[in-house]
Amino acid sequence: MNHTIHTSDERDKEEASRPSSSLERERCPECGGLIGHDHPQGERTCLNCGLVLDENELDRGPEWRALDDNADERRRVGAPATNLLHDRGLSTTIGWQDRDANGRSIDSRKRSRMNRLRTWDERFRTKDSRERNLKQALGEIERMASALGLPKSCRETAATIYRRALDEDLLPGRSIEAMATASLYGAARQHNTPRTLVAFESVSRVEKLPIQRAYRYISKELGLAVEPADPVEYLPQIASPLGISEEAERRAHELLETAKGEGFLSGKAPAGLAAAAVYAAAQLTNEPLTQETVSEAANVSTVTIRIRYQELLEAYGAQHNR
DNA sequence: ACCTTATTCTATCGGAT
DNA sequence: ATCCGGTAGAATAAGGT
Repeated sequence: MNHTIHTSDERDKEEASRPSSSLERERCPECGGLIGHDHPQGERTCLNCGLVLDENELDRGPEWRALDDNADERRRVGAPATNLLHDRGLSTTIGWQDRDANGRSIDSRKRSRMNRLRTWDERFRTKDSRERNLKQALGEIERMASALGLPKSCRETAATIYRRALDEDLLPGRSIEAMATASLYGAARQHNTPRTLVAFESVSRVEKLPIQRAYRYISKELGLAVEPADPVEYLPQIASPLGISEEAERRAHELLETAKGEGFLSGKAPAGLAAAAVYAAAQLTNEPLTQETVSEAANVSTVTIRIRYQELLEAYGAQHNR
């Protein structure tokens, strides 16, 4: 987060170089995957590797315009509000230094008074059980997310989910840890950077079962819509590192669309379908591409590719024969 | 809270180009 | 020799009662 106060020339330069917003799909510079646009914070993350691009497209930082006469005092607000801190980072903490506002040290009587104030300040800020609950849960979310390498936007979502669960009184009777893990699990799925339950079990302090239960519970109560991803979304990130022709990629797309029309897609893993489509398309365009290669690029087993690609061709043939 | 179902993965083997 | 197709059994995730 950059809070530096820029000089006016720097600001002009920045505005001049800001790209006009483009609607076409962008590709990740790291892996060639699609860039998602749908995050509330405005981050754009790679759907494949989770790379976060320009984190603060919507800058919640300080505003640049001075609103009063004092031109040097442009900074009117503090750090951006975040859901990751239990008080959203908005509360004030009494400093630890025994100095007054002018930097002079204060006498011992005032000093002990300040100590008492600090004690009460701390008590009030974490005053009820909800706050303490949140504080602990958000700490856990943070810890697990970094252990699993989940992007910051994902942690924000997890924090938001947890807050909603807390607001809806879904927590009594369930462990904080399980709910926190479940929130993160759901958030990871919504951000297209899913991790297996086993992975969460390894970084969480609770077993897999309570996590699963907690997740089912909150996803039902909160209506967390994790819509199954469209296999088409996976196409480019699988196809581009393989260097197949435009023609093949187009046909892979076509195969998926016809299969979708025939209802062959429901319940199947989208990544597997996309991989199969790439392989099938390579066959149709006579490009040398082994199942093994596609399998590695897509992180899908060769078995799955085999089964799916036969179904895709079947669906394609079925439509072609009518 | 337990059980069921659908899907995918690992490992493996035989056949074909 | 490599690639492909099929199979068995375990694991995983989601749903139902």
